[in-house]
Amino acid sequence: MDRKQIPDIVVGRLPQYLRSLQRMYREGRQVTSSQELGERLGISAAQIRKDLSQFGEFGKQGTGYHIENLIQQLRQILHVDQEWEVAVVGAGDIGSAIVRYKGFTDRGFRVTMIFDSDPAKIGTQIGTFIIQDTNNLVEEIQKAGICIAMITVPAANAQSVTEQLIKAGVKAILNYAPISLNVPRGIFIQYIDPSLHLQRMTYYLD
Amino acid sequence: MDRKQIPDIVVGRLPQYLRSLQRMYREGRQVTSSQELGERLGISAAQIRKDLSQFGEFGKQGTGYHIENLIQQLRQILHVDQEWEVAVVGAGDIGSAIVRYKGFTDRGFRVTMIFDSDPAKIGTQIGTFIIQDTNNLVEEIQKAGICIAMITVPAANAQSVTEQLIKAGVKAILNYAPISLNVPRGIFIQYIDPSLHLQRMTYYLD
DNA sequence: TAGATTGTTAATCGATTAACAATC
DNA sequence: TAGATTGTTAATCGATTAACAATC
Repeated sequence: MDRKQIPDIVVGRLPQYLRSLQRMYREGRQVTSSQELGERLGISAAQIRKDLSQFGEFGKQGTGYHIENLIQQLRQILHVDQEWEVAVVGAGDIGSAIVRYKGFTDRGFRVTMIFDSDPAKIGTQIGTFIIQDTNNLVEEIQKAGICIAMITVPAANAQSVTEQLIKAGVKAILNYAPISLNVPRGIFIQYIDPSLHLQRMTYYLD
Repeated sequence: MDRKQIPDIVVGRLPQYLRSLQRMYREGRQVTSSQELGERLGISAAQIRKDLSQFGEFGKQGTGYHIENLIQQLRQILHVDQEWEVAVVGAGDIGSAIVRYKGFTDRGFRVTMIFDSDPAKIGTQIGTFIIQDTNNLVEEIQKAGICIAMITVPAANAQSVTEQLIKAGVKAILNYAPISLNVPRGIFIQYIDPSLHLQRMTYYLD
């Protein structure tokens, strides 16, 4: 029993901290405080200090946190001190946009494969990628040893794609299909559904 | 003090319930239970009953919930028993994909405007939409009375776009730019940043 | 030194779960 | 009636905040 159990809600805030710190770093800043970081993110300073203290003592009393150092620490903690290869399943508008997306650079990810089941798309190119047949998904992902995938197929196909991905050894899935997926323990899922996000706000509108 | 204060975390689950119920409805189902819904979503049955009971008594002992009725109730609660017009700012890959996205249908939203600041894009078409000049954003959004916008511009421009949107009367923003936005009270924001979602999972991978 | 800010503890606050009477 | 499932209460569990000694 070495590793302390970190609440998932804490883990969820770390990438936000990292993103803000990387921004500060690009702005040429050297040092920040829990208070400043908290103001940028809308999170209390106490919360940030408590979250970070779960992993070590990264700050200095009277001074705050050295930005470059804290970035390195967080990258290690989140395992993005490496570049993960990512497979995209579904070469529609969203899948294509993801393949072209520049925002994974320096954040730990690189899309390296895209699949579709439409014969009209298979073999054609998106940027520098050739769209591969979903029928070869398990084999290709396994061969490449890829652990992370994004699903951008229609809702009706998402569960079966998920099962194939798991068979191929994928452990983490970011799902853009508007449906809840069923996965065994040990497989991690995150969801992006813009309608869901919007509905969460319309509750407060009239 | 009439309206009970509902925790935001509860509000956040309602759209998930709605989405699952709409799926069941399309599958031809008439009735469900908190237990079944919970299994589909990975949420405890007690939680679902408690959440729903904040808004009324929608179920029947021994039977469960009438799906069609509960859908209507949730649509009213979330204010998606209407269709909200949505403006998109940024006509890059993501903005274009959103404009073409079919997934807003029956969920309460319809994209009706798209803006960009690139002279090469302004005036050209995406599907049936003509890309408008961001310089006219405030005027056009105000004129149309639009309350909801999505931001898909580069991070460097996102804060200034946000300020223009607020000036135009927008109250709810879904932000795809990988940056925390500063907004006054009364403006609602949701974030979509795939890197953030992925980093939340890589913590658990090794 | 004086001022600032951390890491941490204890107190508070809020969310989830278990359990069950009510009732369809 | 017997079985199932709700709505709700009380108990448990977990997360956030306030406060402050330590110390740079």
